[in-house]
Amino acid sequence: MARAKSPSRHALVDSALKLFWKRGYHRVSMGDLVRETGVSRGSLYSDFAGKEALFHACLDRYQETVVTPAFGVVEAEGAGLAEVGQYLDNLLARSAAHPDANTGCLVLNTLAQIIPEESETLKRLNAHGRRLHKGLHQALWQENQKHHKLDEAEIEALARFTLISIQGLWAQSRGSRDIEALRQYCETLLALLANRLGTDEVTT
Amino acid sequence: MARAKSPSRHALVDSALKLFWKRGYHRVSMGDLVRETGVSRGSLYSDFAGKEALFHACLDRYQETVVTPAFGVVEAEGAGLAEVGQYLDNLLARSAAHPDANTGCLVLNTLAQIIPEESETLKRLNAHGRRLHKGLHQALWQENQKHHKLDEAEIEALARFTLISIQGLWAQSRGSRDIEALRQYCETLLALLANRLGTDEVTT
DNA sequence: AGGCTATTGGAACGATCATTCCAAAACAAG
DNA sequence: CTTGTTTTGGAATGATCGTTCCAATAGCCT
Repeated sequence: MARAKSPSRHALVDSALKLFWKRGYHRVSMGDLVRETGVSRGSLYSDFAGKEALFHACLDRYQETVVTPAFGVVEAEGAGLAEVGQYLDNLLARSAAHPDANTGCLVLNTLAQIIPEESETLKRLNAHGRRLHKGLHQALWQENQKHHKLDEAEIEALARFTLISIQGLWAQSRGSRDIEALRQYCETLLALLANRLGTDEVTT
Repeated sequence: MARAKSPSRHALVDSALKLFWKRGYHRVSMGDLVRETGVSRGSLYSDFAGKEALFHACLDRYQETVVTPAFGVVEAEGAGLAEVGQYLDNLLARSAAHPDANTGCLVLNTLAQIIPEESETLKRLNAHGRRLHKGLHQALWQENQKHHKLDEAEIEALARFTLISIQGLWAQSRGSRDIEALRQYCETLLALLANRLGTDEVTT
């Protein structure tokens, strides 16, 4: 029978996630993880096969604790452009809350430094992309029901565009401390989408 | 009098650039650089203060040999939306030419794994962002001269939006092998910009 | 040719890395 | 308390890292 771990497994992964997110996979050592999580070296290696396995657990946990709370509104039944706006607001709020040391998106940060050989990691990053695309597609489709200005192919293209575009926002949010620029971007994106879908005003 | 180096300094930096671009700063060792550039360890350290200095030289060279050839059309006098389209086509051609092992944009890859302490590197990344923004701003302003649909503030916002959006494209181009999706994104972006500026058709 | 300078390849160094291992400590159950 | 199991902290390992150093080599000039 396994004994309860001092910090629960979730808390452990959360600490590791925070480190990986802020500094990137290669800049986090097992020593850092031991210090930050408060879990001994031995226990870390008995719970996870190694550094990479722990990182994969972090990527999975990231989906639960970061993506779902922020993107869930878009994935919800009946969500439309307004909910996409909520998601963007959430993203902006996150940047505003940490004016220094922005972290961007763990998935995108990882994507920028991945090599094709790391297929297990890549699999998770691709799943993230598919998740966002699916949610955006559904929201845009829902919004399009109001005026039926676009056909299915156009919705698909617009969803893809929105996804890639928002990825740029995440990338930008890592380097820049200029929240106002990010906010301006969000407004422009929403206005463009609304215009294309025939919705005059988007209220978040 | 300095003797001519076996591979010229430019060729040396080009080789290093290729490595850094493909694998990322942290995954390239000095041993890799010695092997790939064909320059001895001793010479590398006599030409550059260290790994980071060499990387900075690569970032600078990247501007000359990659950004300028691709983005120059947008920065040229009188460039408009059509030239932005040319830049995007160039980007797509690059992705199509290397269907496997995409490299994305060296600057964005670096941005995704940077920490605030590396100010010298950060300075170069920010300069890159300002360069793209300035070029895009001018091109959009030029295009806006045709119909004067937008005021200065709107042009500024649209330039910022375009910049961030294109950064998303670069990020996406690293992980994805789906050229068609990238192409679709470019068409959508151009169509949205044209629509906002009052230009009906964009011919590249 | 010889003399001078620049470059080379590689050994050596100290630091740090991921991983393994294990005796001691902490705990649960009897 | 005693026994049995789990967790701990840290030492040990072998690999690799960035960097330094230097005798041997190669090229240039007179």
